[in-house]
Amino acid sequence: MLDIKFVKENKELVKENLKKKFQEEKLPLVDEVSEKYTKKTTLQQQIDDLRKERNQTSSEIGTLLKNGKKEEAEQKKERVVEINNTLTKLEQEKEELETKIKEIMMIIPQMIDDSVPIGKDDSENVEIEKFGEPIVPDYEIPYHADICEALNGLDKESAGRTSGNGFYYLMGDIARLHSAMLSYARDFMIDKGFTYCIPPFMIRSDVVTGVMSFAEMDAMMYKIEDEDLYLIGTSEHSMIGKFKDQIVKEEELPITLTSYSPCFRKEVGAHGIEERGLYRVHQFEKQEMVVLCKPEEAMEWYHKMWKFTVDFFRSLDVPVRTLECCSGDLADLKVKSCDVEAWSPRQQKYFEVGSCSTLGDAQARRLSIRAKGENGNYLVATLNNTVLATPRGLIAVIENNYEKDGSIKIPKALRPYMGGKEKIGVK
RNA sequence: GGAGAAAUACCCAAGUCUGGUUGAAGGGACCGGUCUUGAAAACCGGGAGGUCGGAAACGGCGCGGGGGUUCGAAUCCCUCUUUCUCCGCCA
Repeated sequence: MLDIKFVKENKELVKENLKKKFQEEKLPLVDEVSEKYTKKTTLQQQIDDLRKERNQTSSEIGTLLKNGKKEEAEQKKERVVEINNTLTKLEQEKEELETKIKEIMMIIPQMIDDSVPIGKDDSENVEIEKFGEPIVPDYEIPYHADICEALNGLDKESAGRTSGNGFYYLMGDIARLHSAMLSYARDFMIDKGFTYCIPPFMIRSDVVTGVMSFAEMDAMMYKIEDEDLYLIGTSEHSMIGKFKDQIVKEEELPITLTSYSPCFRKEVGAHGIEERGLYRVHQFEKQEMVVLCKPEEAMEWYHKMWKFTVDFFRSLDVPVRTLECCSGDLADLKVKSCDVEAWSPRQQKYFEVGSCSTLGDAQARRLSIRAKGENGNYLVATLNNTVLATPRGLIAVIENNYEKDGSIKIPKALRPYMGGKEKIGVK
């Protein structure tokens, strides 16, 4: 969400940004919203003037009544009633304008960074850099679900009976490896100086609408029946919501948090739930990083953050690459975003395991998250990035450490979390 | 889940019964000074108080959120949320 004043004063820039994002259909909204804002400002002035008169007159009535001048007071009362009638009308008009302005502002996208490559959709995303050699072993790597099942580590059939498609039981060493990765991811980020958090896994609707669009909400969020509560799709939702309507002290910035949560997603639309595997499921677990910082430091943090994820996967011997999101694929709230993708030796291509984004002040404006500086308050920048989302991350480790004999080598970093085991699935 | 109490500015805290110069007493913190080798303590002095518009003057909103009554609401009514105490239930 942009600042309405910025839009009004930089119409051409905003329009250019829309073109870059291939959203030409929204071009007329820029002029429309600017006009509505001008009207609203005038209306506000009228309303303020009338309120001023009402406040003054009312206090005069008080004085008159004290002095026993009842008739004069009655006259003034009539005037205030008149003012109130006019006010009701004007206020209603203003409210309608405001609603419309907000509606439009919610769909005018954030100004993207100059460095974002221009492209229509995800097919035009740009590979930035590869880390580690994408090795294709001379033996065949089976499908990850088959590997897990062969080790008695996955039961999708039972999960289908208890919960339906898109759920899973992880069992034994595979389940342990899954938890080991999360514990390691947690400690990895704590070592980087981030504060570990466990947030609420359910949030109210006002927080939900603060962090995502209605379309996203319908496609992603599970609602609890008869309660104003939603299961979170990522801990980012709770973590950003934590600061709703807050003014943080400038000296507390940057706020660097790493949060764990299960994540629940309906995955309506998207590409659907994967029948056999663990790649796209209704429930997964994630170690996330969330940063609130001064606006001028956002880009520096953005680059630091995706590098943490790269380092994390490299420490598990997983080759990765970064893929920059092009203008057309960038969600409307984002300034710049890239995916970290892990190498799949089976498919011989990279697949998404994390996503790093800077949203500039977009979320902060929606949720009113400000910092108190020497020269007044300002909106903070918000960023988020995946450290590890698993079972997706688990797939990457399993495929890249699969041995010819059907066992899985445990990367050194995970061994302390696996009771020292160097391999699982040894016959 | 039941019963009661409460929510006032950065923090503590008056005011709410009895509606009217209440931006909202009083502290603390903060800033300046005296004293001190320095600090603390004590004492003296000081401005600002949240937020929005405005260059400013000034003005609007604002006493947990929303709504209502009234010429006028921190104060009365409704509703929601949160916190505390007690009971119940439970990892």
